[in-house]
Amino acid sequence: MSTPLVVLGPTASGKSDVAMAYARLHPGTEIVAVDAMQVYRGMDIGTAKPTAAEQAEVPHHLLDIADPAEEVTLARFAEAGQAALADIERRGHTALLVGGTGLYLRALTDPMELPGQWPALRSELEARAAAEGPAALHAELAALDPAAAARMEPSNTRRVVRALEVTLGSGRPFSSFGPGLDQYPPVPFRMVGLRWPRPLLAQRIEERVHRMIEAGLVAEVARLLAAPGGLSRTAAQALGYKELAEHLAGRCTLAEAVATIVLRTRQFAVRQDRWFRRDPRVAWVAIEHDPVAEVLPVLEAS
RNA sequence: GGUCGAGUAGCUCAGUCGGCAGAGCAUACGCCUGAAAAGCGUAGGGUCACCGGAUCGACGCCGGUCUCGACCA
Repeated sequence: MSTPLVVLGPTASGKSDVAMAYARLHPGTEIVAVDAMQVYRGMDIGTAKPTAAEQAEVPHHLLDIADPAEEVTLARFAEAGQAALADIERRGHTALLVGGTGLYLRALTDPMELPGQWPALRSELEARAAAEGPAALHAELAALDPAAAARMEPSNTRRVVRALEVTLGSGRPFSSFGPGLDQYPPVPFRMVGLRWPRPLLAQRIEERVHRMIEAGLVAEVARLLAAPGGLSRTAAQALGYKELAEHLAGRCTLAEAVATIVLRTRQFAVRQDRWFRRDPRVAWVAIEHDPVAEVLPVLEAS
């Protein structure tokens, strides 16, 4: 057993390849996929999920833990993730987290106290937000929990509704459940981040999207949509799936859908990068050509 | 060759009667503890195709030039 490792970076940065290469060199390594979309069974091509062969060679966790008709949330993911980490530690093995979903990764490296849900209260608040506007709810939150109100934009309906839901539902201020995401205490993880020049990463993304289409992504999406239950609210947000569903419904051409996937995936990669780069605990590797060759030495310098 | 239309931000386009140049998207930057591949905010960006004219003042009016498109020959 040794210090758990984290390889993080934007989509298409090569972090999965790095993880596989490391695991091959270090028996006893188990990979934990920290990815909000690879959790769904059958969403394989579009999420660039590790192949069956890769999964047979190195143990993987948190893949295929849910049906695409189910909603996976932060709490459910965090619970499964903490269990996986505990298992790996019990076996005396080394966990290697491969992270693309910033908030989910955070819930594993910096365990959070998650407040709970009050669905009835929430739908009431959502109705009020629609009727009165989110600013009114934000003002109410500011009166009850000024710290939480200061952390979010008044126009961000989802976050304001959630904070009020928790504050009213639990009887405790939303902000009392944690210090906020801008606190980065020391944690027992070694984190290495992959950083690409944006134009290069954009090119990799475009190439990968086209490869996914050639590999049969359209058929994969059609199959998932036809299954009983289809795609849940959360699964339906997956890049590639969302746009191809539009195409399959006849609302745009395949070429338009592909162009949108490329654009949104690029924007997503930037958002991931902006999220991760705030974390001062991450050791960054500026990639030039070959992620595996350039990141492995950094990962091994422990 | 002729007629008509178009030319304004990286892209698609608004711009009223001549009075400080606009939107959406893109881009950059930032926020967000149960939707996070989601949600939200801020900012930068202009030779108004070009040349000349009338006017206190032109993206707008007048004359000419160029480019693109449609139609006619």
